[in-house]
Amino acid sequence: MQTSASTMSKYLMPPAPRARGFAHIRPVTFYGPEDVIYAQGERAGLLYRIEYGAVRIYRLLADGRRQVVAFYLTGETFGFEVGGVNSFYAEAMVNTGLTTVEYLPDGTFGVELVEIALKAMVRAQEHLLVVGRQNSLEKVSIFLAEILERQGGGDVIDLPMSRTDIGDYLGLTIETVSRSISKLRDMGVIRLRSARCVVVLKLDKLHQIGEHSV
Amino acid sequence: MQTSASTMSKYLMPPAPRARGFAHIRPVTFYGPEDVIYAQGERAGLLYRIEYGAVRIYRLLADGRRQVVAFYLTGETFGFEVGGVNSFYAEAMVNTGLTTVEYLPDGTFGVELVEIALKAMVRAQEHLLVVGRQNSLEKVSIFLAEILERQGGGDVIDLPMSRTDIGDYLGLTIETVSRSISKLRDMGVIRLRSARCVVVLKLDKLHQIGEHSV
DNA sequence: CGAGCCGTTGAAACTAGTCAATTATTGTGG
DNA sequence: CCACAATAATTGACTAGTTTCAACGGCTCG
Repeated sequence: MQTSASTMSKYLMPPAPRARGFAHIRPVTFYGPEDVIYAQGERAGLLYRIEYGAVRIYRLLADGRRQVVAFYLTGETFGFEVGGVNSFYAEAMVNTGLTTVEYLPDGTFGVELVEIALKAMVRAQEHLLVVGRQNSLEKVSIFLAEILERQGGGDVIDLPMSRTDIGDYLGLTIETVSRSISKLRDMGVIRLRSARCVVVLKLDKLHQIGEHSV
Repeated sequence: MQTSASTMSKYLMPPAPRARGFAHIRPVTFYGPEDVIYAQGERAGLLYRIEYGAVRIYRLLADGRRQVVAFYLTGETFGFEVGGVNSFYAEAMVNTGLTTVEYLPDGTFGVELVEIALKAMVRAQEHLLVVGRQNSLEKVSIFLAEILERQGGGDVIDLPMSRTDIGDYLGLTIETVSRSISKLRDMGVIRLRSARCVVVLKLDKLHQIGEHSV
């Protein structure tokens, strides 16, 4: 299901540096904001490469709470699920184009798959460190620094996710996320071009705040 | 380094059902409480099977805080580290006997290794869900239920780890861990034979408290 | 232009952390 | 084997930080 192209952001334009060359080999599938890519319990067997856009991976808890375990951005690959069945939901957060690679049928564990799995595990461990720490300002700082780095390392962060997504990812409420961002702004560390667009003014300070982890 | 045999608990006696048969193939190495099995930054390449005892896997943060990412108990296998270098410390928490399997030299990813890696990843994801939740009572309840199940599912839990270990694992202080355990006791859910020995009186209630996750 | 969602901000309630004191357990040496 | 020292765990009082509840502002879309 596609959505209207009214959300004017960089996520609309497919830059996809590597996608051009392989477009005829792996057709790009489009997803609009909130579109489900796969659901918890479904059979797994595909890897997805994000040509442009952003995806959230999450799990629903019995009481309605949601734990977002990962975000994936342009150029990244996701979809590695254990046991052949998805443990999580994957949803596009903005207009997103994906290419897929099948990996289950032959049952072999290719080098690529192992690498994806390893990277996912490292991410999970890093994430654990972030979620496990106390301070909300630390969490948000680390989160912003990470997204900045994964988006190319300029000084502008384009957040494809809502405050709710960030909260469910960091184990905070949207209010606390919002307050932390406001505090970073008041401290002069960042500037808000809009709610979803953050300009990093003092990168060293941002790192410093989150610099408890090794 | 061995320690004195003064700690009277079930961790002293090597039952090791599978160990007897393979003792001549894989010699058992002994570790006493607090002994380091491997350190962060060391070259990795071994899998360890716990014949008897218990091990904690953790990471040190720059400010001295410690994040315990996993516990491993009798019969379980650990040591899967990415990139050929350990990202974590592994230490015995009680008298522990280990057998080792080499996996790096040939560079292949055997079925066994993949399974260990997958299990580790699932654990990491589950752990993330626990640490990400708010309530301390929930965390401790889930923790106790998990250890109970991994120890065979009777109604007695033998905790090989200290309150500090539990706190660093769940993202809580030792005081909060202690208070949560006391509260579970006051609620009649558990009984404390000693600080390290918990009798589960109402398993359904224990699950119920932690039963927010799917 | 109005509805609705998202995000921000404020105040109160509550949970977990911190500091401190007490009790229990373990280990050591006489 | 007991006494003492050291460590681990519990408990209490207080503080700090986060959640909750609520109201408001702003942006988007029909």
